[in-house]
Amino acid sequence: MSIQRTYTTVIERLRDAGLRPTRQRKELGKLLFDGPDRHVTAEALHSEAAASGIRVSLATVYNTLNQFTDAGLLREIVVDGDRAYFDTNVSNHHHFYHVDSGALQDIDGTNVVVSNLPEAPHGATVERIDVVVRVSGARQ
Amino acid sequence: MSIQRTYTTVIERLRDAGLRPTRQRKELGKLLFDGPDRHVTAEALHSEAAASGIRVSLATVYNTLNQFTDAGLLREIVVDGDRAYFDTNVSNHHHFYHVDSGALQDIDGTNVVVSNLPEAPHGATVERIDVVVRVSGARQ
DNA sequence: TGACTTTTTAGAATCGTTCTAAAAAGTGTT
DNA sequence: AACACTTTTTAGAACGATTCTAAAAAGTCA
Repeated sequence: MSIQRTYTTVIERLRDAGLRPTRQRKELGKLLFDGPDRHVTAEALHSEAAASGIRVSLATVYNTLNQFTDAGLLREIVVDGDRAYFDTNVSNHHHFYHVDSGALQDIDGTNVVVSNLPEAPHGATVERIDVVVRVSGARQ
Repeated sequence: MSIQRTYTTVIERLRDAGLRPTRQRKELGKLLFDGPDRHVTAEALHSEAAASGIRVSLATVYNTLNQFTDAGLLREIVVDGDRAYFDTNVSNHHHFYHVDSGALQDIDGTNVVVSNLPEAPHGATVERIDVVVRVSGARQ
């Protein structure tokens, strides 16, 4: 029952995004969107899927993460050149980045204000302002 | 004369950083630190060196950029998972990032304030706060 | 079900970056 | 200047995250 309901929700999300609800997209979507917000890498999601008994190739995990991002279901975070992080929280927010562990932690963006920024270069449109607070020395 | 003076400056910088003033480090240092602040990638600096008649391998360019960064002579900027950018401006500042062209532009950091950030996670030390304003649609 | 389009997949390819281990260069001492 | 010693440079291999390829599988719709 609850599985059915959840699945329906994911299917709707996919349909709204113009993505066919394939088995892989539904199952990965369920992992990603069922439960609290999270940050994943492609490898981590692939391992998690495998551990949950979901059969999906790494290429499909990459494709799916990119498609979800293009559709606005995920947001890509750049904090480290080594790997791409995807965030299920697509609302206005920023991040703590633990440089030692690679862990990310959300900072709610509703109260954060970046003031005294100069105007955007002539002709340019601001797409997004990312604030990354790099911290070290704490676990998680 | 002026060349000699410049070289001396680079040599001092290298010595202060605990780096032996090898031919490659002096020449790359001259390209990087002579003149206004700039943003480079390893490939771009390697090409520029070649164009200036400087014989240096790509591996050495990478090594040198990393050593300069560790020594505080450069700062690494993460805006894009595809390549690493190095900034000769190591003072407090932020960036406009032109997503179309990959170009970076400095934003002086003396007036920029990020307010209402939550406290750093318990036990963590803030290393740095990076603000990246992603813009599109303008050339430059 | 059939006809058609999209998606998935394994494995190859790509590309920025790092590693390796051997040659070259820098340093301090005689 | 030559020596002994350490560090650096180098070409090319290796690496790792990500994308590409083109063939098989699955989804869609009449």
